[in-house]
Amino acid sequence: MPVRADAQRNAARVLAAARRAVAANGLDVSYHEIAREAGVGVGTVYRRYPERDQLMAAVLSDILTELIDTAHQALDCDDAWEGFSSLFSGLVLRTAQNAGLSGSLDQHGGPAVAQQRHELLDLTRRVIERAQGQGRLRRDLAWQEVLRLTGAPAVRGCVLGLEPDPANGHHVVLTVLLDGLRTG
Amino acid sequence: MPVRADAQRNAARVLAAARRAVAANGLDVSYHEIAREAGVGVGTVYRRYPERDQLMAAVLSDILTELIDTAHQALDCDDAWEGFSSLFSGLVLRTAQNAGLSGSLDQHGGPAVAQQRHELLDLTRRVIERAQGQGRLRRDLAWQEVLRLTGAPAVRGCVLGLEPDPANGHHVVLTVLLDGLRTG
DNA sequence: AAATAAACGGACCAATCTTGTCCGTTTCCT
DNA sequence: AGGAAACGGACAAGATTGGTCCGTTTATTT
Repeated sequence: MPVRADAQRNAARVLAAARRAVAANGLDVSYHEIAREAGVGVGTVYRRYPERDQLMAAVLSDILTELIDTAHQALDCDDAWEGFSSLFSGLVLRTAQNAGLSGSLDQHGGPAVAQQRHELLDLTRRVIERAQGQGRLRRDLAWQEVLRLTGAPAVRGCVLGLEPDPANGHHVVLTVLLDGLRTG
Repeated sequence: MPVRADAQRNAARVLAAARRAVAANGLDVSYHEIAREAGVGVGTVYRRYPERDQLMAAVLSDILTELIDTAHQALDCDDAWEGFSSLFSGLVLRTAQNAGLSGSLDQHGGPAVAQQRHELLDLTRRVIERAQGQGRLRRDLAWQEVLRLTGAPAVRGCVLGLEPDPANGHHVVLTVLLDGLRTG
C-alpha cells in the first residue's frame, strides 16, 4: 500500500512549518506551535515525528541540502573570488534567515546530518583555499575563521538598540566584511 | 532611618544578578531566576522592583553608564582613528557580552534611560564623523550604519554550527571589520 | 542586652504553557 | 461501498511563571 496523498501533503506542511518556526524561535519550538503553523492537529505532528530528534534532523537536513547546492555552484565558478564571495553571501543570507538556530546546529541530527555537514564544510574549505591560493583572499585567516565570519551579519541588534535595517542591513555588513577580506 | 546595610547589599546583588541573567537570556528573565542567581528570596526582588520596567531600566542604565564612559575616552583620544577603533572595539565587546538583549534595548527604560541612550549616540556619532572627516574612516557609510556593525561579532554561531572561539573569535571579526572600514 | 521595626525567605496559589496520548471522525484508495 | 490509514483536537499531567503573604531573621537604637 502506497503512502496516502493527504499524509504526504501534511508531511510537507509540517516540515515547512517546522523550518519556519525553528528559523524564528530556535530548536525548542513546541509541537503545538508547529501544528498550528502547519494547520494540522498535534497528533499528526507526533505521528510523523515521534521523537523530537527526528524532526530536528529533518529540518537541519533540509537546510543543509540547500547550502550544499550553493557551495557546489560556487566551486563551479571560474573566478575564485567571485565563487568565494557568492558562497559567502549565500551563507550570510542563510545564517541570517535561520538566526534562531544560533550555534545549535552542530549538536543535533543523526549521522546522516553529520555527513551532510561534513560535505558542506569540505566544499567550503575548498572554495576558501582556492581563493587564497590565487591571492584574492587574505591569507592570514584559517578557513574556519573565514567561515565563522558568515555569522556576523545575522545579529539582530546591538547594545545601542539600533535595529538592523532589513532592507540593506545585511548588505552593509557584507560589503565591509568583503572589503576587509579581499586582497589586491 | 537610613537604609539598612543588608538591604543595600542585597539590592546590589539583585542588580548584578539581573545584569548577568539579562545578558545571557534576554529581557524576559523570570524574577525567580534572578532571585536564585542573586542568592536571595523572590520576595526581596519583588520588594525592590515592584514593576518589571523599573528593574529593566536599572539594568539598562547600568550598561549605558559604562558605554558612555568608554565613548568619552574615545573622544579624548588625540588620534581620530585610534579613538574610533577603541570605541568600536569597546562596543563590540559590550554587545557580545550582552548578546541576549538583542535589539530590545531601544524599546525599554524610562526617560532617564532614553536620555542616556541619546547621549551615547551623540558621542558615538561625533567619534565616527571625526574619523571620517580626517579621512581615516571610509565615508560611504552613514554613522548609523557604522554603528550597526558593532553588533556583528556578537553572533553566537552560524548555519554551519561553528562555535565562535571565545578566545579570539571576536578578535578575528573585529580585525576584518576594521580593515574593511579603514581608509588609506 | 533588649526592644523594635525593617527586611528577608520561600511556601503557596493561580494562570499559563508544554508534552504526549487517545479515540471518535474524516479521508483516501480499491 | 467498505475498510484501513490518517486526521484532529480534547484531555490529563507536569513544568513554569507572576505575584502574594506571613512567620522568622537581622540591623539598628537605646
